[in-house]
Amino acid sequence: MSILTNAADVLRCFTPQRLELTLTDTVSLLGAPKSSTSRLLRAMRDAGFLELAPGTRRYRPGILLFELGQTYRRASTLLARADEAVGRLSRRFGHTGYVSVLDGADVVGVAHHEGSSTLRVGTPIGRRLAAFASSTGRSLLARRTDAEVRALHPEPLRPASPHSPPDIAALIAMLAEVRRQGFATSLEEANPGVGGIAVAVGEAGTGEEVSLNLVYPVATVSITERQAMLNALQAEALEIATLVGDPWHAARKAA
Amino acid sequence: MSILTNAADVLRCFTPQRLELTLTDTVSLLGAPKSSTSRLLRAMRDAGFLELAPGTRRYRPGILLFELGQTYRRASTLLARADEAVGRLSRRFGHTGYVSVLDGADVVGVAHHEGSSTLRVGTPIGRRLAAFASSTGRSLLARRTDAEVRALHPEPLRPASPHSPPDIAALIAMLAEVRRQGFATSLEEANPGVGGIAVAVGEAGTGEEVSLNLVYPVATVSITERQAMLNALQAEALEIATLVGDPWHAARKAA
DNA sequence: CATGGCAGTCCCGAAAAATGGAACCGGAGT
DNA sequence: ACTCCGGTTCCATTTTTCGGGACTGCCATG
Repeated sequence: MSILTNAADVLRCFTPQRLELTLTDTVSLLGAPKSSTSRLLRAMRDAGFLELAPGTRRYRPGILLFELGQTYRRASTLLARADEAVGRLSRRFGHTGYVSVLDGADVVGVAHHEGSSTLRVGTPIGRRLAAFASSTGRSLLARRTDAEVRALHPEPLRPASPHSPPDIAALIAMLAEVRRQGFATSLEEANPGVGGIAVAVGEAGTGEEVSLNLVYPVATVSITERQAMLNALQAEALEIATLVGDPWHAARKAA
Repeated sequence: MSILTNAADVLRCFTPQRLELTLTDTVSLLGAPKSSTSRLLRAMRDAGFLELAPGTRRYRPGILLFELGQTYRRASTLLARADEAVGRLSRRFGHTGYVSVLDGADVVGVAHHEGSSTLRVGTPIGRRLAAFASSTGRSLLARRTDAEVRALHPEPLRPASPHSPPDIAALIAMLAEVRRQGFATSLEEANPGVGGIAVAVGEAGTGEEVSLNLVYPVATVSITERQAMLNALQAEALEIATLVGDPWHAARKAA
């Protein structure tokens, strides 16, 4: 219960839908006393975590946090490689690509490359998505044991779409398939009309894991194009995997 | 002296050159006692500000900070517009473009669009640059009064390049020129061989200000191309300026 | 022009957390 | 086995934080 956790709680109130916070917003979101919250917000501002949107009394993240966000991205060579690879894939196929990481039971995109095709699909990065309900997420979950997956997901699942696994058993079955195939797919789950394919890669030494992911409009992409994307995605992932010594891919190759 | 300022101090230790921090790094950088720092880092980790690079004892920014960095970018419509505009310019001319904001006496890039031309120049975003020694920075400084500029810059200036203003008087003179012309330029300042042109835009209601900035390799860009870039940049900036009601541009137009 | 919310800040004693010196731990190097 | 070295834990003391309530300034309303 250090003030740090309170500060973090405040920061977690910011979402892509709620870019700025007023004192009363924060109070009602957190249920904390007004006076404490007022002081907390001011302290956070003094420290540089927040800034006041000029001319208003609304707080928003400070530039310090922006800079650190950049640092986060650069801190990992695995991420950098994945970013590179997805950029190549995105340019080659004209579809949007993401790099995502698992955080608890969510995936959050940490990099994205917008497709060039007229039909662009996808969601901005920094957005959180239930891991079990997306190809990216499942490609990462497949690297956990079933027990870990169960621990992460309190029943009942709240599937966002009819194409998502309706319960844990279905999820576990899907993950088994992902492990067998080496990639994960989705069809109109997070976004209607959008399909996704994803391959996860992990670093041997660090245990760090990211997922490479391409999304495309199902209506205009042929089976053969999809297959080409899948092949390219797997190739890129495999290259990174061998480079960083991913034991998971190594095991697959041996089998 | 709240723990928040200490935490912020720790976070400020991260730079593009120092992506991860060990306990002893932090201790020597901050000069704080070991035990306090150890606890602080752990508390920050528990709160989600930091994470341990898996398998090591090195701390790095947590994903929470990454998400907030994204929020920062989206919190401002001015920023969003500028980002759009610079994206257009970058695609059109094939050179790299930035959107930057002033923070104290520094500018920090908050968005960038990499050029498509074979000669790509520029520095990654999230990087801090002395405002007085770049076109972006000067385009923003020109919107301050001379007194404010002086207050921001303790003599003597430490010019990074022979093309930067050597002292405050020279800077003030350059800023006067920027105000007269409505744009700022640089030639081989922050990066050798690259030139930059920048126009700042501010929002009436909020007082928020950003700078749009294009950089290009001086060796391969003709006078006429540069002029075209400048025209386009000014046109984009002016459009945004009228949209958000920038009094500064309004005054220029009236004159 | 009073009046009543509404948003935010200030004050204070009680309670909890931070502080930092020193002791402690475990591993790598000798 | 010894001893740095990086890091953690302990504990008494000092410093913040907490949160209820009073207080201020600001509309909008009667």
